Amino acid sequence: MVRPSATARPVGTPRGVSLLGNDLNRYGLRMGRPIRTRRQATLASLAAELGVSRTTVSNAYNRPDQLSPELRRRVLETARRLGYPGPDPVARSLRTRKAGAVGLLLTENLSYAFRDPAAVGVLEGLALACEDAGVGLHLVPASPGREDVAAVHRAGVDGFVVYSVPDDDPSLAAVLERPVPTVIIDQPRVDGVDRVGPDDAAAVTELAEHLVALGHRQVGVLCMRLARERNDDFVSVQRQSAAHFHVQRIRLEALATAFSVAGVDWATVPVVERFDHTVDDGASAARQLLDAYPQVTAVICTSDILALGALAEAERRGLRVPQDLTVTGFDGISEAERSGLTTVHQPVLEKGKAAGKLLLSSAERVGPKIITLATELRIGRTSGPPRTVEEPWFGP
Amino acid sequence: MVRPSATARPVGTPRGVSLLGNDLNRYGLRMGRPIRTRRQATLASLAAELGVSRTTVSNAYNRPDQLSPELRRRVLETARRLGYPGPDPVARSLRTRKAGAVGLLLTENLSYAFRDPAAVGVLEGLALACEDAGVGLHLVPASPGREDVAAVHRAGVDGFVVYSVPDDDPSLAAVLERPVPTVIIDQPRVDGVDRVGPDDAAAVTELAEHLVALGHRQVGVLCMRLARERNDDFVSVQRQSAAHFHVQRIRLEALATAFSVAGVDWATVPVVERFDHTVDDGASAARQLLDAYPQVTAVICTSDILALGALAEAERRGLRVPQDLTVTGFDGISEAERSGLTTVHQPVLEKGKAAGKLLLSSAERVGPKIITLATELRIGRTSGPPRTVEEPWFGP
DNA sequence: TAGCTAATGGAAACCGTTGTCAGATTCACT
DNA sequence: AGTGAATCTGACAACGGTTTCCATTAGCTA
Repeated sequence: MVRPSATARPVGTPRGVSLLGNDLNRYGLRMGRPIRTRRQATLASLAAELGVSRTTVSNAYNRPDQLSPELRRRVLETARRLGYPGPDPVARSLRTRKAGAVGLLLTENLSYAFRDPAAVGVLEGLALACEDAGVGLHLVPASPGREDVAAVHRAGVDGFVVYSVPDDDPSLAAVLERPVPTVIIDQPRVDGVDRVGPDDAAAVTELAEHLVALGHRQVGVLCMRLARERNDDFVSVQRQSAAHFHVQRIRLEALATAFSVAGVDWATVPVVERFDHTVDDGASAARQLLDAYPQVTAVICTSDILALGALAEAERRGLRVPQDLTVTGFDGISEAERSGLTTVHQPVLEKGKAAGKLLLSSAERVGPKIITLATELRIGRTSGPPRTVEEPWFGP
Repeated sequence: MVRPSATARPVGTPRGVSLLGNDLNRYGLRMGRPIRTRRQATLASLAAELGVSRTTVSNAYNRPDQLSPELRRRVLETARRLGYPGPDPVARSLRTRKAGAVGLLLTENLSYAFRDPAAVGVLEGLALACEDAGVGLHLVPASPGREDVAAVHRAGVDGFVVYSVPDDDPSLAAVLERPVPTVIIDQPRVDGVDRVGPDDAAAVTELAEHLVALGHRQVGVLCMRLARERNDDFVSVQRQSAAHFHVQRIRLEALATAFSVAGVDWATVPVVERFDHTVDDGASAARQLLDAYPQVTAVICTSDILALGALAEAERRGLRVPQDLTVTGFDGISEAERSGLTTVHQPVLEKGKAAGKLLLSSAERVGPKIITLATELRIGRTSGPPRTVEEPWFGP
């Protein structure tokens, strides 16, 4: 059991009324009020109690070399006696123009942010960077639904990290208006704003080439949501290229290009979108895809979570992976690793760390900076040559 | 690509110099400075530019009903033109005495906080509660190593949630000194401070009785760290009862009581402690335990993470679970569920949510409040009767 | 003993808001 | 012309600190 220092919190009651300075006056006045609100002790009241100036009290906390050890000891001891908790952080922030915190904007529904291991990894990396620098990490509340931008305005932070939001997000716009540095992770791309992320196009291209090389021509795609409005259905080519989630758009475009090169007409490739990002949604998307396009030999997913769902659906259908169906993911989360998923691994922890460091060092930089992280194609046990049902090699 | 509203951020340059008020004067003075630091526009400079009072500008943002729509439009438009980002959040907080954020203190090494699904669940629940209330969640940097309490003092928050820290944690003491409400999740227990957590003793007792009923008398325990100093080794009874992590202590004590009742001398029961909290640590602890005490028929773990490690070690040794070895956990994380672990499930999401709600409603309450969450013993496939090596039922 | 320096503490400006309140102005309606 | 509402102003006082000079004092030297 711990000393309940919180319960018996003495309140500053000034006594010694010697040498009434301006401050003391103010404080005295305050005491004339109805007492219902017991005022906390302040630096001024502490100074008055001690008969010293506010400067001295402030120095006792922030610049111990500016006053004699003896006086400092007295100040701190009196503070303890009066229950003065030290300088008010908000007032301090106002004066110093430093909040000692970094804001994090993730419009993604919070639940999914905490449930996708990739997102948690980014969060962890960012938190580590902040911890290193001794600054706080301030999660800004901003669900996808609410148009309420006030939370962004209300956040007392020295900078923002924005993680994976659509390019038309109102909260993002609010962040960019704030006169503080900003770093965007993954998406969107905004001119003149720092960014950390992988080279999605290159990574996806490599993956596509792997599948092409295996012989896949009848492919289907499961992707995360492409806009702020829900669409749990097939996606037209037009919607693909108009996607507000830059990462998804780039990945789809890279797939389109790579398969076009291999002679596939992208317009014929089914793409299924899911608004929510869970394994179950991945499964239902796979079901929708395979119901309509049973000839598909490879399901390409733009995230591991979706891919895990696709694997589950394949199992449900009795499809052997990879003999009957190839499934690929993106992210390289540990669950994927365990199930041997073929995927593109990206260093999520590093991503968060890099973003934090970039933001915290942005004072001493001039131009915008883009950090591109390395990705790695990890070929697992879920990709193989397509089952041979179609026209044989030697033609009709 | 998004409009780069952040790049071309005009600076407030007051022009109209009509009716020099005090504010305008101050602002004018300020302009006389060397220009190296381009000043941001402020509410005052905006008012000057518009030729209206600060009150009016403030009202434009905070009380639209106090001024005509036309004037409000003009104010906001001029603000946009001048690049005024709206009232400074820190100044506003100082004035209103509301920070719009909740602090979260988890001294646990951040990496483990993000890697234990139970902790992530709590975090998610807390974040959800905050999001509902529209307040931010401020993660306070405080690694177990650093004695640096400044971060707690620097956090501009309206209250703190403390998650699972040792009772002698200096950051905790700093939190309790702050004049804001506090809610503690799980541990420690502090008189007069709100708390949210399960009834660990009851839950563990139920689990122990399950094992006793199965016939286990030769048991071993794997527990998380008991104090701030590292001890990756067996734990004396004395260290057990002196543990600074209240939850661990309670669980061990409940086990001790339950098994004593069943005729087991607790002093002979091996308990292995691990400072870090990973599956690998669980495995190494199990190895250490089983190497020294091969006669053990059940390994009781104070967390699912450790239990998963124990399962891995059992497999490595070729022990069949539960025929050769019973393993139990605590928490009820989804990984555990998937592997059929016998464990005590606790609603981690609810725990975080409850803590958030409790904190955010603490203004309208008087006394301290304790919320006890229900737990549920979930008997899985990892517990069964002990292998029969010892003396048979009918005696010698 | 005068003079210089370093140590110590204080006065006042400043950070950018919000809130209050009495009063001015305008305008529509009696 | 009088009334009342609606709208806006202006002055000030907070909010609780930090920081830049400046003044005083003490210690020491010449």
